[in-house]
Amino acid sequence: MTAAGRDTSWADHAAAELSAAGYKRGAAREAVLGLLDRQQCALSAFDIEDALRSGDRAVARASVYRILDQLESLGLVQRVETGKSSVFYEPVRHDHDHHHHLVCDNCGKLVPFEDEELEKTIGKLSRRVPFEVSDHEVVLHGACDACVK
Amino acid sequence: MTAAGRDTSWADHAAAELSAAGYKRGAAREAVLGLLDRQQCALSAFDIEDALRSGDRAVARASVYRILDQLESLGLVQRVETGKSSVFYEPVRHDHDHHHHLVCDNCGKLVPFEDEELEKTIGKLSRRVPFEVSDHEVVLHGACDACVK
DNA sequence: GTTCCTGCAAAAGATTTGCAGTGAC
DNA sequence: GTCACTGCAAATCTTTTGCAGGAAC
Repeated sequence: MTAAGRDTSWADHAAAELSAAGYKRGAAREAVLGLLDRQQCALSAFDIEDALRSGDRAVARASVYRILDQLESLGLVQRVETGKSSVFYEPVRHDHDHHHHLVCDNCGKLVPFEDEELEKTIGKLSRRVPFEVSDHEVVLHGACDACVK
Repeated sequence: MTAAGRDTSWADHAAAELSAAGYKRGAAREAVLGLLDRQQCALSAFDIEDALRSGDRAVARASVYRILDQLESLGLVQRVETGKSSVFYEPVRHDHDHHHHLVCDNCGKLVPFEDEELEKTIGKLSRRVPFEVSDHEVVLHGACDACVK
C-alpha cells in the first residue's frame, strides 16, 4: 500500500485493481462498487440487490454474485460468515485496521470491532499450527443492546 | 457440569438432557448421537446422513436436520461455519477445552486447535464490546500440510 | 472484431416444512 | 390415548450456470 492509496476511495482503488487484472468496466459493477464503498459494515448479496434496485441502478442477482466473486478473488472484498442463511461481504480497506464482527443472534444486527491484542494472539498462534494460515475470521455471537432489554 | 459428567459419554449426557427437556427417545436420534460421539471433529448434515446410511442405520435427511436443530437449541452441539456451502456440527463436550478450527481452503480439511491465550483474549474483549456475548467462533483459513506441497 | 459484461431463466445445493404413519410413555 | 419421532415428498432459499444480446477496448 502506497501513500497514494490514502486519498483514493476504496471504489477507485478496486476499479484500478480490476482494470489491472484485465477486467473491462461495466455499469453493474460500478454500481456495486459504489454501494459497497458507502457501507459501514457487511452486506449480503440480497441486501445489495435490494439496495441497488431501489437506488442507483437495478442489477440482476446473478450479476451481484458474479461481481462479488471477482472482487473476492482479487482480495477487494471479504466474506463474513455469520451463521445466518446468507453470506455477507464487505470492502477490504487497507488503510483501516483489520476488524471482526459481533452478531446479534436475536435481530441479526452486525457490528464491527477491532482489537489489536486479538490480532497479535492470532498472529502468534497462526505460526505454530500445522497449516499455512492465510486469513482468519472471528465472530462473537450474542445479544445487542437493543435486544438485551 | 458435575463430576458425574466425566465418566458419562457425550451421547449419554445428551440423551439425558434431551429426556429432561421433554423429548422422547427415537431410533434416528440415537443413531445420530452415537455417530457424533465417535467423531474427532465436525461433520456436515450430509456427512452424517451418508455415514449413517452406510453404517448403523439410515436416517432421513430431514430427520438429521431436525435432530441437529434440537441438539443445537439445547447447546449439545455447536455449529461451525467454514465458508463451505454447508454448515458443520460437532458435539460440545464440557469436559474438554473449548476449541476452534483450521480450514484448508484447498481440500476442505477441518482441523481443531486449542489456544488458551486466544480464549483469554476473547474473554477480555467480550467484556468491553456493546453486546452481551454468549459465544464465539474463530476460523483460520489457509492450506493444510498436504496442500502446501 | 474480440472479449468481457449483463440480464434472464433455469439449475443446483442446502435446508425446511407439511403430512401421514409409527413408536415412546 | 396422546404427543413426540420419523420418513417421504414438496417447497423454500441462496447461490451458480448457460445462453444471447450489448458494451468496452
